[in-house]
Amino acid sequence: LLYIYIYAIFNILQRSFLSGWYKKVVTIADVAKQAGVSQTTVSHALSGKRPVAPQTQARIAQVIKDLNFRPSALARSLRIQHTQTIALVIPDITNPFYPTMARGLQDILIQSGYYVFICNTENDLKQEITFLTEVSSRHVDGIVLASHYDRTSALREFLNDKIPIVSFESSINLPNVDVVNTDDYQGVKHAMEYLIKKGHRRIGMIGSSQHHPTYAIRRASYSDALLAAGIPYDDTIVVQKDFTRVGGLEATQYLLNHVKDIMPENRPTALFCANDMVAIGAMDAIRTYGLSIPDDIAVVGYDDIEAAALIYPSLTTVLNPAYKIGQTIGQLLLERMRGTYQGPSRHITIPYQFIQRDSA
Amino acid sequence: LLYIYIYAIFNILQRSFLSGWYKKVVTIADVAKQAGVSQTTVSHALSGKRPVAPQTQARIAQVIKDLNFRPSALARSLRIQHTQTIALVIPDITNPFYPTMARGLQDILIQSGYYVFICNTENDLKQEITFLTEVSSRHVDGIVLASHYDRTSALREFLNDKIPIVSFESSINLPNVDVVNTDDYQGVKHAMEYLIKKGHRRIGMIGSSQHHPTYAIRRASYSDALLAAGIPYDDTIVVQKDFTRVGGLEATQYLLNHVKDIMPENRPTALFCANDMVAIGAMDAIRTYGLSIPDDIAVVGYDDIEAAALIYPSLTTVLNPAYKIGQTIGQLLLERMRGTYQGPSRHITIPYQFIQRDSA
DNA sequence: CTGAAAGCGCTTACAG
DNA sequence: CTGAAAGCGCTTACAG
Repeated sequence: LLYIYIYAIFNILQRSFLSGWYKKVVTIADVAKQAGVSQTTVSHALSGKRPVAPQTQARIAQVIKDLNFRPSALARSLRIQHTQTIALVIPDITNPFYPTMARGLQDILIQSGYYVFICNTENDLKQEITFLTEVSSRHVDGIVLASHYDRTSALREFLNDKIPIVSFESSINLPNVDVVNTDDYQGVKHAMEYLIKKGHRRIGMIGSSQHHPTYAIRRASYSDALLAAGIPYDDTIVVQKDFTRVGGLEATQYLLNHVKDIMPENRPTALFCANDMVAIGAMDAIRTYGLSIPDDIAVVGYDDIEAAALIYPSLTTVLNPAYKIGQTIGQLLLERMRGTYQGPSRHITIPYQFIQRDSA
Repeated sequence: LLYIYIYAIFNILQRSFLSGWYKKVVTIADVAKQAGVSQTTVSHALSGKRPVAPQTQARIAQVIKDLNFRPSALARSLRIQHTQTIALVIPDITNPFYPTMARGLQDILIQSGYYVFICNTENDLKQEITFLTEVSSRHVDGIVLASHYDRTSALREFLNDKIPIVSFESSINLPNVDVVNTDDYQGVKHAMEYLIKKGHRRIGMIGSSQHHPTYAIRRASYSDALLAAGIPYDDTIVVQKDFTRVGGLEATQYLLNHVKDIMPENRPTALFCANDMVAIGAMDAIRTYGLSIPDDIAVVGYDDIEAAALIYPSLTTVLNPAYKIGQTIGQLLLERMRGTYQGPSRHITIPYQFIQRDSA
């Protein structure tokens, strides 16, 4: 009786074993045998690279359907040494900029028959490296890399493999990698000149990082714009916390408090914020003090996230055209993959767009 | 002289040819030869699956570095028949829900050494099918599919390949695919009961689609909640346009105008909106009429997009916990990939979360 | 119009 | 502790 149980269990195990992982996958050899032709012919029937007799063709088609044969792209790629596949590695899929850029990239690459697979590194250097090596060992035909890190040295290794890379927003300087950059410096300059032309002389900055490359540039442009207008730089009105809404809130509260204690008449009449989330936090803080936007304090942000148009008052900001950037990257990559372009590294910078709304 | 030019050009071509695509890739055989051992040993040195003499180990390591050898995951996968890779196919990477879900999925899968590659179908059935077959022909170990289409029939084919699939928000009913669903019906019910408890009797609905599956459910729940409270359904105050901000604006304007002409006293005191973007548009429209939110008209949305907390007044809404959903999916997939679970299809529904803010 | 066979770059039973 | 060889599932010169 016990044996019956054991036998039953064995049966179940065997069944799930057979119908499960180890079910024999049907190969081109199987359909060849079944159709009574050679693998060669099946392969050509599939690819159309060589004429195949109509009846043979039909027979093969039938067998393929009967057996539910699905060719292995893996095996094919190993043989032909390319995959029609490109990897997009991004630091934060949750930041709306990257999805939009991804669409731009994909929309141009898909026309040429490339699949783009998106790899999200969560801003983690280790994950980035893992993805990079994983993906290149899987023989993607191209990589686009958007990274917060300086990947020059890591990338140097990949260059040996001659897989085309284009990099976004980086300081990479390697012979075979194209890089497309955003024009943050000019974008900030534009915003600052706008403020200055409106008569503002006391312009604070919220979120002025020295460390994060992007924000360092924005900050530099901020100071330069002040300088160019003959306005002295005053570090009592530039303060930085996290690049988030509450970071913006806290930084602005700190600024306003500080200035109130020292010399209330010196309150800034405008705030340039390192990004939109920070700007939204700054607006929260300003309201806290019963001040009005833009009359008491004007606010400008950076990035033009979706919420920028939705909040009240709507936020004056500067936009990096993510979709356009994606398209440009795709174009560059395509030229390198096709060998259409084989020259030295190209550096392209995409123009920003100033978006005037109600907050300044 | 001409010949010299030609020769030069030939040289350049040859150089870029050699150093370019067709540069010989270094294989395990190359390092074996160079190190004076067999491929077998190199392979084991790499994998650690068999003891290797320390000196041999060291020699191999050196050669690997010298030759800059990078093993081909492609070849490896072909041999071992799995890839440690899973594909997440989503309809719209630009909709913040999916990136968040992707993170949840990735965070749990990465611990088990799986890479997740994200495929964005742009809501296009053809692209979805292409990705699905491409990815399965590349032997991913698992697929998670979030689709707006009914993929039952297409999926039936994949089942033969026994690759584990878990599907999100679908009506798929196939023996081996798990599906996790959102609880929109209960979520809407909760929101409606909240409104009713607050004393609202005239509750309109903006964005009440019969066609889109998601919105049909939300609408059904809306009517049922009315019914349950003994409030008659009045189709003069349910109107639908696009599921966008301007759609919400237009629909609400239409409703308000219409009601004003016919019987002004019958203006709704609350609006349930099919999603947050529609709700934001509705709020625009309400302001247009000089009405206040929530005092004249309360507004509730659905989804809890980022902007919901940022706008003024902040939006009362219902959240689908995208991150949690991603994690749950990852868990189910993992169990199936490991064979830990081999039973019939599991159907899990993730609880919503009601988020009370200022608009209602 | 069709086939036999080599090879893409690995892993792994088998043998020592 | 180490090797020779088969095989994963394709494609493609070569030959007819």
